[in-house]
Amino acid sequence: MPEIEEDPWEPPLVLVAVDLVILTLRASTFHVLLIERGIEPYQGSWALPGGFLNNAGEGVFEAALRELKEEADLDGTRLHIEQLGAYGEPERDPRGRVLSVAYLAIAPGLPEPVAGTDASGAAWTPVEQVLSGRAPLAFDHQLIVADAVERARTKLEHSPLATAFCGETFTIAELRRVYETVWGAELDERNFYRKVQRVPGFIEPAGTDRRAGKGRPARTFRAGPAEVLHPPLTRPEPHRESEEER
Amino acid sequence: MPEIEEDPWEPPLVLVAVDLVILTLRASTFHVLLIERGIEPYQGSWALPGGFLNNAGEGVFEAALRELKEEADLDGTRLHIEQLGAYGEPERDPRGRVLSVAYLAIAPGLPEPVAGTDASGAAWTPVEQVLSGRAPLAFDHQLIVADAVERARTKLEHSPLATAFCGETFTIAELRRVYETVWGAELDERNFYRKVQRVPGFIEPAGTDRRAGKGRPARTFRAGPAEVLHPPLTRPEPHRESEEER
DNA sequence: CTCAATTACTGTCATATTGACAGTAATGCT
DNA sequence: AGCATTACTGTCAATATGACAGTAATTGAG
Repeated sequence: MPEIEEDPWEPPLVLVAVDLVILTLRASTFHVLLIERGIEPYQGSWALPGGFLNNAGEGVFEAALRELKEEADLDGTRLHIEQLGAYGEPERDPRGRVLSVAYLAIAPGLPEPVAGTDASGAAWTPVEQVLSGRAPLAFDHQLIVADAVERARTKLEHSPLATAFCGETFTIAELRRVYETVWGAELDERNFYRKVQRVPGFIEPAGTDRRAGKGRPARTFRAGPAEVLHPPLTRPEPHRESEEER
Repeated sequence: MPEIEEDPWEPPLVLVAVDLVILTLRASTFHVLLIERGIEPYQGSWALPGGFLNNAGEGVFEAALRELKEEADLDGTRLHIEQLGAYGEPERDPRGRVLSVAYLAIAPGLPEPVAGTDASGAAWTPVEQVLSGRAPLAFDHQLIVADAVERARTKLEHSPLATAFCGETFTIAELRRVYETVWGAELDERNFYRKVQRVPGFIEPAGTDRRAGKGRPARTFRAGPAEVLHPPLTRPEPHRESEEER
């Protein structure tokens, strides 16, 4: 790592931004939070919530939490958030050299259509619209969303991430709907009951709490202490091509 | 995302660096490449190879490939490399605001003790020495190595990453040693044969090639087209606490 | 209050996979 | 030829999986 001063070349200064991919389930559909840009570039386009570092003393994670609060009015302590990666292609921002650190946040389904923000508008948008390109995004944000969705789909298999889509307590049927929605696949209800309950530390009963809807009341659970799922919940393969191998 | 100009505050300019965690297997031990720093800060300390972006037009991935060539004389097209994440704590570099994008590279075991570099020295160091803290590193590089090792251990389960530790062709026994070394666990040889060969697209026979050492010649394989392992090779759990759950 | 509708849960069984364990095959060396 | 060494092939009981159907507890309509 060369030194800053005394070098024949000046190390290029770069603006560091933070972008947020906030995913949730609304009405059994996979949604991502988008902001309508009020300024150039890409004015009027939809983009991920985010912004530059506030000052030289702010860490990127702090900045992510701040943006989460500012732009989505969400509390970082009550939802799952993890770093997705850095996006640093030279031409990704027409204004100049901007490197963006993307974060993936998972929120329980909020009834509100997103509270007040300083951007022109904010909306929960179905993930499919973004992935298919029918809802074009500014910068390389479509790529970031695609990476985030892929990350979420994979982590559902090996981590208790699905519980982050639910509230404090949830029923097994609700948990199953999370898997089905995110994966876009149907799961056998009975086998799901069996597998989920076998994984040590995944979910644990939430007292005598019961939730009434229309049919039989369901037992409620909360997320357990496990950070990895052993055994994992394997995602069903879309289709099998042939029957070779062996 | 606010604009650069016209803002009441000046967005903080940040130096962007790239750090490389290059992992390999040498003599059945898990090693990471370290560089002895020739300049302040941390002069004389060991650190990950890396450096600042060359110029404003260089992408972070390009920079990673360049450093890979400069500091380790490795060709990025012949080994596995992926982004690990961004490390952007404000105080991680005493010189000022430096954000580092870390990359994880996996190289086959090289016989050479690392070719010429512009750093004072370079050495393959056992990963355990770094993780245990017996080999202290500059900056937050110990954390980065820990993350890289964890990433590698996890990806071994679900991706063909293990083949990146081998050469172009390899035997099943060699592949098993990769798993055993990285995981630090013993695997049953017979079950390993069975499971590895069942995974579609993981490995495929490399012609009539055979490799003689001391005993019976082994069949050689090369990496197959699969990018994910179905079913995965599950890592044995270190120990089982009790027999509860249900 | 009965009955249908609705949602939540509990079992069963054939098959596939896993983990634990031992023997056979092909080479180099003496 | 025989031994050491490394590579591979089988077996079997226990377990996990996938596919399927029935029972339980509630609400609401008549």
